[in-house]
Amino acid sequence: MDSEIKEPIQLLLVEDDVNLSYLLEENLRAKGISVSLAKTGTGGLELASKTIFDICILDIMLPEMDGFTLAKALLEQQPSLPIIFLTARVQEKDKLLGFEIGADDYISKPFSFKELYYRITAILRRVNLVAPAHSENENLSIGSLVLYPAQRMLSVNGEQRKLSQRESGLLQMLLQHNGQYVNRSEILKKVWGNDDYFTAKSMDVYITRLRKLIKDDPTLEVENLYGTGYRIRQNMANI
Amino acid sequence: MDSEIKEPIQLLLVEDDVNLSYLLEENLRAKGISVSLAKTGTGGLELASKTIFDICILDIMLPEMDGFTLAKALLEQQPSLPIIFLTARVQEKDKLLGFEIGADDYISKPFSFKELYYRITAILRRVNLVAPAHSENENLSIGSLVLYPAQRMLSVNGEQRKLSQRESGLLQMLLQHNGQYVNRSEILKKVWGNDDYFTAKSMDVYITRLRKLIKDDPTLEVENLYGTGYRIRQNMANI
DNA sequence: ACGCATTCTTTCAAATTTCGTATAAATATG
DNA sequence: CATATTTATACGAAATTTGAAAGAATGCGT
Repeated sequence: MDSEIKEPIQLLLVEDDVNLSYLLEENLRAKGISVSLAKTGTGGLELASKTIFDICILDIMLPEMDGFTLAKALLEQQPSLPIIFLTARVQEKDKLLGFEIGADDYISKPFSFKELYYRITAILRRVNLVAPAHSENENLSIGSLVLYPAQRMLSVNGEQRKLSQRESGLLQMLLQHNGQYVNRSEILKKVWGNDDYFTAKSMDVYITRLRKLIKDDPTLEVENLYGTGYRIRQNMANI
Repeated sequence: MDSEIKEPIQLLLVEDDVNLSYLLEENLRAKGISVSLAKTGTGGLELASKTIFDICILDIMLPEMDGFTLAKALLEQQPSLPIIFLTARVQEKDKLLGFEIGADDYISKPFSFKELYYRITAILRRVNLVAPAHSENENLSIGSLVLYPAQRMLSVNGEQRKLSQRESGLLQMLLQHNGQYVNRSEILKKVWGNDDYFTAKSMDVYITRLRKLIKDDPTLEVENLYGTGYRIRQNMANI
């Protein structure tokens, strides 16, 4: 049953049963999965606000915040985060609720670790298959702007410039979202790798810089949505 | 429980129990999924050689060719075809074998159709054929008013305006309730996150503001039910 | 019908949070 | 070491949210 896990998978485990969580942690680690453990719902949310996880396993009955509520909150932060509920609750109603929220799987205790592991890999297989949808280095464009992420090269109105990693990463992220707003914290986690006050300040600086970079094309603008994030779009009204 | 299926899904169902297959077929069709049915393993393989399926549901005990063998053959033809085993076999050994072959899910009978459907959509979501669970950001409208929650953009009579988080949240909540009264405390808990005297006062202010925002369309009104809450509705008598 | 308590409406002025930009310091890179 | 990149700090500006106050409407008991 050995598997094809490519990169170190970041897994969030929220489980208050110490014995179970210890067991899972050990077994998952043995499979090369890096586990972050929280014992309470709020603890799990806290962890997820700082790190991007590839998948999470949630108990339902948890101190402070139940697993359903936690799942909703997590999905708000990361809409495509895969979620597995792992719980003693076997009622059909609970199971359906779990799926309704957007879970990928719902496993009732007791279960075998092997099965859990298979279910995890089944989900990750699909996620990885789909992820390359915007293949990491696909060239992106809007208006007269073209970004070549592989070369970290930016072209605006024919003028070319090399970008730094952060500049390129930030712009790429905005472009990948096709004019939709992107959360500040999503950007921070993806481009900077972590989300705290100081990194956020740093990002502000890069937004300013990005605006300077694109101002050769007056139809382009980086728009802020107060308290949420940014988007890049073409606005013909600007000319 | 409606998830938004993007395109007509082609599903292959291989099941020799006529009653069950009929039931499934009916229910899946009702969900907008197009079902191709085979009663034997070889029959299923035959169908798959003629059509590209988005997903398949396989029984294990089948005439002519068992489900495991069929699954392997199908995967050889279409390596990324999602597979769900649906079977009376509950033995751990069988389940693990199913996953080993590369199944996405393994459901033991008896099961509810709802659960099956959720599990199907969970998989299709990862394959990008179904919109993310809870398009929390579905656009909402009433009269000439349209709210675009993702952009926090409000359009009334063609006039567009950006809304603040509270403004948008409040309006969204009222709109989601379709003209029904919503409890003050429900709104407070959902939009403000807590429900105390001062937050309530704050909400009053936002109700006032909301009324100003919508008054370009004289048919719209935010109505209060004393001691209970608010609703938004269209009232033609207002003109 | 009247008074009284509660709830609602509205306005306006703080207070708070978030954002934008400049500049300096630190760190990485060749 | 020189240069490019990134992070830190500072401060003003803008947007949002809250607080406070005063008047209006509603429900309720008498």
